[in-house]
Amino acid sequence: MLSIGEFSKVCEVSTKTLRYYDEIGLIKPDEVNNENGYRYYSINQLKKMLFINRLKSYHFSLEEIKAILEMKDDHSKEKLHSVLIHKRREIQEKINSFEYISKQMSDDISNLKKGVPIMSYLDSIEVQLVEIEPMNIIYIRRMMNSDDYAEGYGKYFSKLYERIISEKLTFLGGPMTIYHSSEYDPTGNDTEFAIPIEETVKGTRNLPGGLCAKSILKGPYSGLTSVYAKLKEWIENEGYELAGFTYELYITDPYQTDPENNITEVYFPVRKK
Amino acid sequence: MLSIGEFSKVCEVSTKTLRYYDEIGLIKPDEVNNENGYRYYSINQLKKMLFINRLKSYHFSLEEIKAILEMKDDHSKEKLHSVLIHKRREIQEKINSFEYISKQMSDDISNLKKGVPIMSYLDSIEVQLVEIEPMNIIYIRRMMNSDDYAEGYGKYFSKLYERIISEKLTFLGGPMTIYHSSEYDPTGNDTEFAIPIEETVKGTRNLPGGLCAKSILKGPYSGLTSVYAKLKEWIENEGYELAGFTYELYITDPYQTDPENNITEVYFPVRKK
DNA sequence: GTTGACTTTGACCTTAGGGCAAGGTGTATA
DNA sequence: TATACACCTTGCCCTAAGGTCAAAGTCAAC
Repeated sequence: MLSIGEFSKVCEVSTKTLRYYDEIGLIKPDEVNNENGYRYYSINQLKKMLFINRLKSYHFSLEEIKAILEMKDDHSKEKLHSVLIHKRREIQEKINSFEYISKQMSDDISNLKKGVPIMSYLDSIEVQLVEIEPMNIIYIRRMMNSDDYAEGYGKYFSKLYERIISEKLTFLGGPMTIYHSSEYDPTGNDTEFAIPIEETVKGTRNLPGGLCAKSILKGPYSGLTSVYAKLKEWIENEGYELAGFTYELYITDPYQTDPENNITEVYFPVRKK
Repeated sequence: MLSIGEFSKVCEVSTKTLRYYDEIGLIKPDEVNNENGYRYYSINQLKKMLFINRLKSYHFSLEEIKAILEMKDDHSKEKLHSVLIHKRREIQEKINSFEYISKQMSDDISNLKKGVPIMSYLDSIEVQLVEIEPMNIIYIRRMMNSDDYAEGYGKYFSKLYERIISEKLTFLGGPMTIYHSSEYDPTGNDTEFAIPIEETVKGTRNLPGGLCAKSILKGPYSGLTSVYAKLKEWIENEGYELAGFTYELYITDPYQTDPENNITEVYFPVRKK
């Protein structure tokens, strides 16, 4: 039997951590002296602790590790295998995202070297004032969180296209999303997926027309926030105010287009103050 | 002026986050109505908020972001440039570490597919009982935390080698580290860097010999914990007990050797119980 | 005047432990 | 045997970056 200090040293885990793992039931000492409460770990527990360390190094959370340790023996090998594969995919996604970040930083760094301020691209976003005709749209409205976005985009627009085709409707424009939330909520925003069509059937509504401030974004959707900010700024500066829900028109199909060449139009309905 | 909800929507930041940023002084609303406490943000603050978002996407902490925002204009561009370069290096290190993890997971996954249990490598670590002669060692003793290890290794052994050469001492063996801490502490462990030499001069001491349990590790240092566990297990099972401080002998030079081919000997001084 | 939408503060929760304090225990040495 | 000192215990508060309620105040529209 090893005292908590000895066990700590052999496993390279602090005693505080061992007490914490005891508390959350991840690994409990094989024996606890019930006079003084001293914890004693058995030699057999070394292997378990090393296994925990390995899973930790793979960025499993303690909760996930606990679930892995509690797996029944019948299918534990297959489950461990699939859980490892899944985690490896997560790690790979992190690598991809970090690589993207690194690339973006390199762009900023080279701009900075040329003397171009980092946020100056904002000044080159152009805004026009346009008059939009009212439209009849077929729609699906959902709470969408930013993670589900890519998935939802495909899912809901496919549904709409399916309806258009199966009911032989006539579409008059590309897909669009209309934003109804009054503030940004990371857990979900009230989003309407819509396509303008000719016929008035169930699940369609009128989208009022009118004056709009409009900007065109060329590039990945991550640039949308900047376009929103620019439009808001323009509206204030020119003495307009918001008069409806903002919406986006997807000119290119993101599944067929390289992110760098994506084209998105952003509309803010406005009126003179 | 924009209410917190409008500002939230334009910047895609939750109102809770905006209140938190106000609290920590990262970005305070341009105007606060002092009757009802309502926060109002100006259009000019949009750019600042977008800049904060960008820095967040680069994994700067809010504290770092605050420091960047507070930089004086005189050298802000150069400083921003250097701080970006530094962060990019950090990101690159994360990518490297994730790639290493991914490779290790792939090893485990392929072992599992072959039916080999993940921790079974432990069973193939061999332990021998050896008699060690006392040694005279020249040493430096420090509290070392595991992050500084690689650096400390180079630094302290170079110091010792310099002394050996400048004082024309005779060395009798490779570099070693002796571990004096009684438990593992992530903030630092009492570590002695030593080299056996012939002469008894200032800064040398006697390292007592005697019976030792010994294992040889082939591969990266991350495998040491397993070797420690195995040695501890062996000692218990064979009816011995620890009789001194454990130490490691570095047979290969990690700066000249591929991690996979590193050889390290681990010694646990023991006596019969 | 009344909804309903919007805003305020405040208290508690999250991960994976670290730090510190007060007090109990084990053992080696004088 | 007394004592020093290393070791162990529990308990409380702290971290970063907000999220999740709740209770209460406020605004604009009808």
